[in-house]
Amino acid sequence: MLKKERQTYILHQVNVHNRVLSADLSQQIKVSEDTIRRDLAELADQGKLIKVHGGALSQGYHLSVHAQEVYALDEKRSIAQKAAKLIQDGMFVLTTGGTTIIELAKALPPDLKATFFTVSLTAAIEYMQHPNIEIILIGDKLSKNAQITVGGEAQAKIKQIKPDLCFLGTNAIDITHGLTENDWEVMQIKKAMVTTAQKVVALTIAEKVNTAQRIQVCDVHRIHTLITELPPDNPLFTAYKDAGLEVI
Amino acid sequence: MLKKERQTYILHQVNVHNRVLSADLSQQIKVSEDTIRRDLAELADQGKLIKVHGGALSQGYHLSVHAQEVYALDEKRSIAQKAAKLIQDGMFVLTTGGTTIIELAKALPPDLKATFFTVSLTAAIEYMQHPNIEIILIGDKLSKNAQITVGGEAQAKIKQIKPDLCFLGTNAIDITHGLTENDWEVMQIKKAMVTTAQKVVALTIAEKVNTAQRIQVCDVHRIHTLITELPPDNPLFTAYKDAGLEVI
DNA sequence: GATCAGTTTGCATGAATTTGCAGGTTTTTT
DNA sequence: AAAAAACCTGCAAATTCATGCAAACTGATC
Repeated sequence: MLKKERQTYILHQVNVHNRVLSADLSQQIKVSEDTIRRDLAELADQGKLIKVHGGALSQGYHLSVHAQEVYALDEKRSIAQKAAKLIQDGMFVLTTGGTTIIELAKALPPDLKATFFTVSLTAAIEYMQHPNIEIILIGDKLSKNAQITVGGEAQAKIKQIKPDLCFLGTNAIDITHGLTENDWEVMQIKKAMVTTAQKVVALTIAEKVNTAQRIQVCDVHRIHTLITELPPDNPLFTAYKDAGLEVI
Repeated sequence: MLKKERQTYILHQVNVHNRVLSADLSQQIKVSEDTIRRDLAELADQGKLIKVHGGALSQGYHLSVHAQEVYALDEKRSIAQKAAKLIQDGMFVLTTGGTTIIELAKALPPDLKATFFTVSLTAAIEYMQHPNIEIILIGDKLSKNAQITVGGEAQAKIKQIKPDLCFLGTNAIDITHGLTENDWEVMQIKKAMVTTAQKVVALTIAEKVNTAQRIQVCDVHRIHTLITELPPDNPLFTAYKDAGLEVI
């Protein structure tokens, strides 16, 4: 087999499988690993793949360049747009924290007059930018992990409110396990919110749909509306629609 | 699985779920926890996530206060240094907001173990940077001007606390008018704090000494300690010392 | 067909990486 | 204060890599 032939084969393999091992290629093509290594080095020089210890990865694999910024920002903006439409003047809105909720805060129309209740510092700061929104911060112990207030006082306060809408930044949702979290205190707060709200709206990127964490917040039936960045007719949601959820 | 592959998987997990546990990852990827730890350490070095005991947190989720230009920063830092010395392990400390208080938060020794109560969002965020400090955020309506929570609920909550120390970021102080403010709601909060605290410490730059605003918070006699950037033997303070205040 | 410069390949050697494990230390939880 | 969990350090085994070198191959020229 010619060198050029071999290299196009390797490139093909990389593009199809996203990754190759030097040892595998060596066996497949029946040349020494040294030769494979030299080929990979050459192709890497030409920028056609990325050489790593033990093999190579396809170019497109390295997509997490801007890890500094919010993950899946575009998706979250799109979710925020849909969610913002649900809020009407005069409403009482209860929200958790999280980056999706922050995007919602940014997406609120500037003339909206409403009252927002929140346990999240970051969300509160974002709401403060809006001239016509009244903010009630729910106080209690501050969780350093979640950056929201947690604890019995906060739960009690939440239950005193009867909000029209409750937006949950969602960590994981699954038809059998329902809405799940990875932090006990956060779960308690969200549970209190779900209990007291007239209408519960879960916001999540599609990637988190059908994933589960360790601690259950509530059953899927307690959620009225599910918002993701995908169009609502996506087959991913049929099970949720069957369970009676509105998908936007 | 290649090392790089594993790391992108980890990064992906972190970005999707905001937080991961080393033990979970170890099971999912089927490598030793040591390897996971090493990966997390590397990714943390690259600034792609934040390593914590037991796992890692996503970068984008962590907020930082982008410090705008603070007036008289050096003076405030010097005040903060003196104030920090008053706080001992195990104390309950109540604070207002304001730039001087923020400097105090930054000046706290990292091994200090104490509980801080605050009405200020920015102060709370700053306290969160400290590993050993428990934070209780006092909730209620959020004042957009003062960036603190105000209102009856907050006042009631403050009066339930019996803090050892209360630090007041001070707007104006004068021997005849006492401690004064220019915002009615803020005055009410500070008044509540002065009423309930064992010991009231007023922090102010010397420039504000012997100035007055429109609304009185309390008389000078209610203040136990006055801290400015000047040495305590400065003649500016003789009247205050005569009134029984400790000047530092 | 023989020759020769240039290229390619495989192999040997030692260096470097990666990984899991044993131990002792630190941190967290109970 | 004790127990559990997580961490760090150093180490050894396995794997992968870099380098130099000689053999094999290529293809043009004599």
